[in-house]
Amino acid sequence: MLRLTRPKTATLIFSSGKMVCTGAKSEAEVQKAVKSIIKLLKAHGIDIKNEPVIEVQNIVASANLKASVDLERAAFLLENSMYEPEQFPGLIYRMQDPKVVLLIFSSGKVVCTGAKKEEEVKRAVEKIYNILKEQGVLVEEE
Amino acid sequence: RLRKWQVRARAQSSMERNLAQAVIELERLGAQLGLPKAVLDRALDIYKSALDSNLVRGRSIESVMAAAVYAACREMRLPRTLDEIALYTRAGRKDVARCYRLLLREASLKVPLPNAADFVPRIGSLLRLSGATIKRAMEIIDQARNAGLTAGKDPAGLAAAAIYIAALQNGEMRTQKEVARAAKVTEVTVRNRYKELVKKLDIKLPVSKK
DNA sequence: ACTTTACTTTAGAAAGC
DNA sequence: GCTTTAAAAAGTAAAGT
Repeated sequence: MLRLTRPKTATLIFSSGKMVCTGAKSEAEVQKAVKSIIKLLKAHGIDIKNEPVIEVQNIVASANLKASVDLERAAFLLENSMYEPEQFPGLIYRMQDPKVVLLIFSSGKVVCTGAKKEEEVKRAVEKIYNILKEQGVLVEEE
Repeated sequence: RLRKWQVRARAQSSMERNLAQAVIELERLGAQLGLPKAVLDRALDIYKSALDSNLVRGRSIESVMAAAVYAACREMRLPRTLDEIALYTRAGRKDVARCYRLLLREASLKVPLPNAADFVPRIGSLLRLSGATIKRAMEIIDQARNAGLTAGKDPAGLAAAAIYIAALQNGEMRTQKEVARAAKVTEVTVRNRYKELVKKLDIKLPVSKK
């Protein structure tokens, strides 16, 4: 299990040849990182013949709803949610459709994680925005 | 048929053994935390339902019981922070928190949201404050809630700041350090909450120093 | 008091314990 | 189940000026 950093990524390399690359901001960055790691390994006498198969496993994204959220009411109205301000300031919402988890803050900022496609992130963020709006827990400002 | 009976008996006795040890654990926790019997009874009920949902399998009786006690305290609006309870258990607060989340999800337990006002009486009595000051602190918390200043904030920190302000206004001044210690939060948190409350609720303070 | 660093929460994969 | 890796959010904490 080794660890390298290059285009701002960290990669775990296993003896099976499989790797886990984290920290990249785009799929293109992952490609670059993997290629440079392979180059590095070859330079150290480790031969890699096959081309790498890259799969995106998780996307972490942040969004801004541009409106504050009444977390207390949201926690009461949303079924798959958990809000424990004593332990974490955000409301944790488990969405089933795009199967993602959203961390919703009173500031209106949101973190979306668990998605494998960018499109799922967009869909999830638009969806909670509408859900929160319909529940009347969004306080539009600005 | 005899086999079936034996299986059932075995399962029942292991459950009884588990429950017996859980009760010992509950009594120990209850004594150390100074909890009333009603809370302990409720905690035992929660533990029993957790046992029935097989969620105690694979984890320590200690952490599940600690989580049940925490849930019972919240249900009965008797403030005890998770860290406080975890202090008396061998398992760390991370484990207790995990068991608590398990109770919420798997045992479909519904626990009311923590309210900062629930922490006021205990902090107030620790600081020997008057009933009037305690009432005033609760009013401040109500105002803060209506102004939307409580979202995401630690209830204990808010309660501490409200008490600090109320005490100042009623001439029963306590230092931020004293209030912080009683509320089990840091001075910095009391200061941050206090500043925000004074500014956003435009609370006027008597002869202030700074 | 201010700043910096760090920890809380979420998801996912890898291989081994 | 646990471990390791990264990143964001906002709150709290601790340590160093």
